[in-house]
Amino acid sequence: MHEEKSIPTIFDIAREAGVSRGTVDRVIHNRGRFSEDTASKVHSAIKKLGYSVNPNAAVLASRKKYSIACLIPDFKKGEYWELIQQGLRAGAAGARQYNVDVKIFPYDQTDIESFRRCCASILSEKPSGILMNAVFRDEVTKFSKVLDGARIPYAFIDNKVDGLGNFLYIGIDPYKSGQLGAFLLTARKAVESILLIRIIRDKGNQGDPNETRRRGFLDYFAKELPACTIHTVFINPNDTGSITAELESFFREHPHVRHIATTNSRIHLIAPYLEQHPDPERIVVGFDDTEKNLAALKAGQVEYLVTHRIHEQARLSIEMFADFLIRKIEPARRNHYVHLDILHRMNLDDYS
Amino acid sequence: MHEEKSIPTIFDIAREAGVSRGTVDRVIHNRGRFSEDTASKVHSAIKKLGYSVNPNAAVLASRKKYSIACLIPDFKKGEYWELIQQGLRAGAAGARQYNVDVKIFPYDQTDIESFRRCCASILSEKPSGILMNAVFRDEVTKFSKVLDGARIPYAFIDNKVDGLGNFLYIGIDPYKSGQLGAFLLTARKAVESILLIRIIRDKGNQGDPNETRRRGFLDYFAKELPACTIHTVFINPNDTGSITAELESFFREHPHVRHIATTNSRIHLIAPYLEQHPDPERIVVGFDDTEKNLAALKAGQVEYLVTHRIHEQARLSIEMFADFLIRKIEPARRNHYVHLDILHRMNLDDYS
DNA sequence: CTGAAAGCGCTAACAA
DNA sequence: TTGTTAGCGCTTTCAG
Repeated sequence: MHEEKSIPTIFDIAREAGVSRGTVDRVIHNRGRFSEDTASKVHSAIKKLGYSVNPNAAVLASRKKYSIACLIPDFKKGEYWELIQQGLRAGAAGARQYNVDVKIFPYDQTDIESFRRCCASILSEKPSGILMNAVFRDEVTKFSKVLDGARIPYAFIDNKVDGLGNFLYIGIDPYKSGQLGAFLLTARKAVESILLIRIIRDKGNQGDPNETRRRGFLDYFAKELPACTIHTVFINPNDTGSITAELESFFREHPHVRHIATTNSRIHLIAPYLEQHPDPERIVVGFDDTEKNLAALKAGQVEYLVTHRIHEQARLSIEMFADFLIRKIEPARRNHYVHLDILHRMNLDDYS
Repeated sequence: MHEEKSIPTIFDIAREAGVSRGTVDRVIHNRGRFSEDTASKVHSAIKKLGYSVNPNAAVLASRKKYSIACLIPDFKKGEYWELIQQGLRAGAAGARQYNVDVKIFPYDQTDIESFRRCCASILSEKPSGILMNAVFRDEVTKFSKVLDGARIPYAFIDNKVDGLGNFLYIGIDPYKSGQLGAFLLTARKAVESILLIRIIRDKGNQGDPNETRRRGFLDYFAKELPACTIHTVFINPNDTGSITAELESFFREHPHVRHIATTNSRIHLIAPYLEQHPDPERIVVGFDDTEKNLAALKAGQVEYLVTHRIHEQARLSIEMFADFLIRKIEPARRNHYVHLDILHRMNLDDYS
């Protein structure tokens, strides 16, 4: 016969437990300065009345400031990390309401010194937390030790170093993405040979940032299509003119290869060649929905793009970090693997 | 040389414009009872100081209540509409913070009278808005006229009747989903014949709720594979025992048909047959990631599932409706078509 | 048409 | 260890 199930407030809890509001606040947020006895009284009152804090009031009353420093690669327009940055900004806009400030520290992916400088300047700002990626693995590992010591929480986005003290990784499972790309390229057909496009930068022993993905890709062939020949062509992204020539020379020698893929995010680099040499039987698979890749997908030069909600992943990482900071809510999973989207020109229109 | 860009409050605007906070509030929210003159003073102060209302404080102070009535089909566990309901509940949890109450009115999809009863009881509760789907098209059209008259805003989720006064439709583009299903089934191969599974209920002239999707599916074949024969088998979902027999009889006659699809959400109904008659060459395509469909996908009986973030779509519909009610924010697009996901056992693990 | 003032539910400083 | 109290920024009466 309750007329109104009006939402209980902290005041109701205080009365039910026979203490003051201040005390209730302390036990709820575990701020210390209360006895075990009152704590249990408060907790049972909370349970009885089905209370939960009103986040609007909590935020309004709290003047505590938080800050998240984002240590991520700098980029040129249209590159992968631009999408991440946009997502981080969207997250920042949301987090702002909760007194959390998000600041981006971009470093040069090709310059380890610039990474070190960023680490130092972040440290000097004493942020509440740090979101970063792990291109420079050794450097990142070192930095993580410093953060562990300083008790500054940190999370990884997009890629990580296993075994560190991060409370969250958010990104794809790169190995699986490689496997999926390999599947889409061949789709259960007995393909005899494929061409894998690689970036010349990754040729030496410097290590390829997409090494795990490539391993997934190659393992799929080793297991499912062991007879398939895998050709490799290295291209130079900084000399686009040479790419077409490179490919023309390859295909003169191997005219029967009709399945092409790359395991980095730059399949668009070969779009000009594909456009000049159309072949309705060809299948091309790439990764990540950057602007130029999408254009190649739409134009029909690329058949499938394996990607994920890059923007959303970045936005979510800020949201989860803010929750962790403010409400001490640990992420449900420490490794938050995001879903891999299969993009084709038939399901492209409403992807954003 | 500003030390702190501390966020301006309504108080700052009041002072800048030389009026009281109450007046500022009235002009911001257009609640009337102010002169043109003060309004312009306030507006320029807002612009000058870069003010925007603090939503936390606004919600906290406002005691206005809103309610959204959801008029959607009832369901059995594991069915499509269960996912929608769960999403609506998630949205409700979020909206609760903004004083908006979400109430679900389930009706029986097979009983038009139950739909009418729901409409009546919704009307008697005078909700702030109504979210519904459009299984009974004529009935929905009639209801919409009543709502137009009563000035109660309404939105459609999952399917709609075009030309009504709804401010939002959120859901897939069914025609495109059919086309995508057809593409995945054949994947550019010259398939000679396929089997389309249909529900016996939809056989007569009662109209199939997935008619548009089926049209997209069939149009794809008409255009891309005009030589392909399309066989149809009607099955009875309420008599699962008969399904296997039905299919066995079909395949005795047509042993070469290896491509099977349905355009409704019940591809799982044929999973038992597929399991008993394995064929590594077979390709099966269905729609919607209900529990049972996912199981069939995982088990390898189904190759692709065309689906979308059903839960998220429902959650978002509540969020957008709440924004419309509280902040009078019109959705960016009146037809909010959601992305079509391609699900395969290779990208299944992190989809949720 | 406008201003003053009492809250909304919670936090945090201060007193006890 | 606990209670009291002054706000947080905004909405909403209620007088003028």
